[in-house]
Amino acid sequence: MSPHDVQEAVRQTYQAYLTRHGLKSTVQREIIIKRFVKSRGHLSADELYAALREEHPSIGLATIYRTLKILTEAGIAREQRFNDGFTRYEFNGPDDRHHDHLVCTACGRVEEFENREIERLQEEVANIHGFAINDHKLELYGLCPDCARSGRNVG
Amino acid sequence: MSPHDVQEAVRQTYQAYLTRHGLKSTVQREIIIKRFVKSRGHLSADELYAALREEHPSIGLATIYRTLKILTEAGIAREQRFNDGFTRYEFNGPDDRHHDHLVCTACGRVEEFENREIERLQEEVANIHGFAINDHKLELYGLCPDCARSGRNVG
DNA sequence: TTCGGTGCAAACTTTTTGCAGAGTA
DNA sequence: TACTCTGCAAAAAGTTTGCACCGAA
Repeated sequence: MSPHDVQEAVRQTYQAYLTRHGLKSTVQREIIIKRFVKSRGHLSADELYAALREEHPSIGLATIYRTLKILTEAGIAREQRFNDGFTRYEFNGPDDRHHDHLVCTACGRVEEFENREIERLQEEVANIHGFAINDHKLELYGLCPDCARSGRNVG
Repeated sequence: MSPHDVQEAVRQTYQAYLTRHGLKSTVQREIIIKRFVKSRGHLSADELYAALREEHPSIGLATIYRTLKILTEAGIAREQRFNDGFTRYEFNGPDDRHHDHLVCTACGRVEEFENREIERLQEEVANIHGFAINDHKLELYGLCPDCARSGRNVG
């Protein structure tokens, strides 16, 4: 899927969600969403706020939180809480599948990975315990190649 | 290891930590630790505070936080952040090995499990990405057998 | 014209910290 | 006696909410 197709698919999902819930489209939401989709990283509300502040200083932090909540409910974003205290929002594109995370404890870099075999074993564990799983979280913390090489160990 | 032996081992680790860091033993700390070790669950500071309030209403929440921090640094407790917003402290006994968690999204029950094969695959993933892992977190969220049976789905 | 949205500031929640008095070694 | 510890209340830090005005449909 091309970046343009992704933008378009997101727009459709978003519009459908608004209509279905009697909500309205606004310029602030458009700006926030475009920026969020563009930076496909793992942003916190505050980071997104900072990223927009220069070009759009009038957009408030509260609006960012409210918009991210809408995106999460519409399935366009996913909330992630790593061990650094605040919530990050990850872009959940139309063709994205579930994945887990490698988190660098020195520079904060986050990499995604997918491993079917681990997921299968998780199912197995859940079955043994009689749990009906509907979500999971797997995070590996350590030093990324760059930080390991340069001997860094703090953020 | 019998419960008594566990208490004794914890006491030794704790005392050694205090001595090594020039800290002092106090009655409040004794009370908090005893209660914490007894309830081997996954307690938040506030839950521990509530549990002690009846018998020891004068112990402040700040002291609980401070004591849990000491226990964590001494290796007797481990901080766990699930998806419910606050930090839980898990007892890390002298003979406990690493384990992961099954969390019921309805009643909050937490079960522990251990799976060597999953851990091996995690190492493999980390190697492929060039990360040097020193910690990880795996949580499976869903309904525990009781809640699944009774059709509950909220906490 | 009607509601929902926005920015701001205040409120909230969980955790930390400053302080003056109390307790331990 | 010399520090550390305690409880309290205030402060932090991240997130949510109330309100009066603004703007989309």
